Amino acid sequence: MSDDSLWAALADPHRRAIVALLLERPRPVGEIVEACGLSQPSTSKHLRVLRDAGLVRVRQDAQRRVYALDPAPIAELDAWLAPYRKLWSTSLDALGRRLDETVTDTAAETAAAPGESSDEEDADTSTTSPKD
Amino acid sequence: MSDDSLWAALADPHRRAIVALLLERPRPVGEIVEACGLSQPSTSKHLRVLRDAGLVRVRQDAQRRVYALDPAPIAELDAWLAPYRKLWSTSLDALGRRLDETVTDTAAETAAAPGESSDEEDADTSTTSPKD
DNA sequence: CTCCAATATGCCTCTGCGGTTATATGCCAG
DNA sequence: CTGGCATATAACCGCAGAGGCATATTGGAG
Repeated sequence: MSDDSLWAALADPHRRAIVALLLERPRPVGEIVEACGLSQPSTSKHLRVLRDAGLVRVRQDAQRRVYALDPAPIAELDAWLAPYRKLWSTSLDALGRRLDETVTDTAAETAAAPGESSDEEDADTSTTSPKD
Repeated sequence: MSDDSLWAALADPHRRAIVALLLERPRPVGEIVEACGLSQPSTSKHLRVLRDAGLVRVRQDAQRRVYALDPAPIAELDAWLAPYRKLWSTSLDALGRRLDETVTDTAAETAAAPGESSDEEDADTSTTSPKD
């Protein structure tokens, strides 16, 4: 499935930033404008795209419009990458070893020890937080 | 980190189709061209984008170039939506109640609301909040 | 060496997206 | 009713991206 509008909406880094903002708590537009440093109309357009993709919902509070995150589409994303998840659970270590061997940027003597590196501190693929 | 090129690469439905194709098994370019119904140069450009995003790698076999999927960036995606995953897995009902309270554009069927007005969202910073 | 097959790359066009400025709409206060 | 605030929309511009055609490049066959 993987709705095209969902991917298109999340393709923009500003919109991902907005989604990350709304992950913490619902916010009115003015707060979002101030946070992502864009002009108000531009932010409003981004919010419209997110709304059309179903990623956010609006609650009208007087003149303010409070946007809140709707996790359902992101669950769709999760469902999309479900088939891929088994890939890195099975063969990621072997492949990661190859990649780690390829990179070897400023490592001291990591390459000298074949297959006994028990605690590697890089482990970058898990500590990522949705921040732009 | 949520690399922009990764999202940009997956934003295109053709490229997602290619990724899905390579999920089954590695394939040479000709096969991908035939599968996604585009011209060969266009497909080659898409493959270049996927390559630059690190999503695929190439193995040269005579004149053929066999493309294979690299699951690591998709793992990055998984890490990105990790903070959101708890939204629909743990507090789905509570959040759903809040969403039910929100007024959407199509306020057709959500007319009858029982008497309750104390609306003050509780900030849940207990999660791994993606700081700005 | 020459030819062919497979793929990548260079132009060109065109559509769409993101941004800005100006304006419309809606809601509350006075 | 009128003014002001908060937000959405419209009109417009610039640019990046996606598609096609023609061509360069590379590796193998004869």
